[in-house]
Amino acid sequence: MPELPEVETVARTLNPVLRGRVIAGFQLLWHRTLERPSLTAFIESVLGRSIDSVGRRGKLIVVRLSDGGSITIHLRMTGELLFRADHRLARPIERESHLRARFEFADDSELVFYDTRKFGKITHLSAGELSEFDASLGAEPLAETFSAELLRTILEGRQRQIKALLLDQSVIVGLGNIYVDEALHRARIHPLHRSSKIDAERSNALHSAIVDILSTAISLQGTTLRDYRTGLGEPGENQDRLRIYGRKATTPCPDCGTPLERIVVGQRSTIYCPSCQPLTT
DNA sequence: CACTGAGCCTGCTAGC
DNA sequence: TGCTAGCAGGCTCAGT
Repeated sequence: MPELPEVETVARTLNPVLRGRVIAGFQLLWHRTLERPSLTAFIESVLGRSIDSVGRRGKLIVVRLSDGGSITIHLRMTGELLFRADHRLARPIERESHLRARFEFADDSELVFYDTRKFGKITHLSAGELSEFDASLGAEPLAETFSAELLRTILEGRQRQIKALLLDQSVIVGLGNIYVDEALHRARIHPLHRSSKIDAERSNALHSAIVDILSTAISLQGTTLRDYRTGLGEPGENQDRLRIYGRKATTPCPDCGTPLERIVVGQRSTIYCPSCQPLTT
């Protein structure tokens, strides 16, 4: 499940290889993968444009085009963006049924989009639409401006379950189920804790945990549990660093040995240690 | 505002 | 062994 570190890695690996390339063709193999505009309008908007840069905002990959417009790609659950230097070379047959879209460049290289579950979305946005979308998103946790004070202010202003709050992309971007569970465990905060009732010490610990965990994951090119690959097809190496995500209930906490518990928070499966992360502090 | 549930999807797996 | 129900989860929308 690509979250901030995975999306960041895809953007970083694609940026140097896509920059300057001219889009010569687009193929859509699953109609719902293109969210907007219509296929004909999309093709008209991107054909002949060259790529200025590949970046990231939240969990969204933003491909900036020479005319000011942008292509955005959301990988959702199983999306994979892969650069291939030569489209004439055969693609792996076993993957073809999951190919949802394809960009072809003027020099015969290509960018393919695989997405088993079909949740991924591609859009074209004008400069205005992009800034509108940008404004609807929350704070970037690895930006200079994301201070411990800012996080404390965010938590104080809401009365929500902390896990649901951290998953809300309009508040803080980039965190998904994996890194939220990891960060809450590191900071020793119960996932159901009311955000406004988290004290300054826990809040500061949460800030450090989020920044550290995301930074480490990026340095290891992301967490590959199953589908995720970088823009060049390499798996990440952060999966070995996960402390509790993916473990079953009753397995011992890696810190204290207490059996872990599983609950559902914000409709997401949640693993935590009832001893390290007590509900009342 | 906070929260819940359905829907979008396919592949894996636990359990019969 | 073979089948099926249930689960996985990012995000949106409708409803309480």
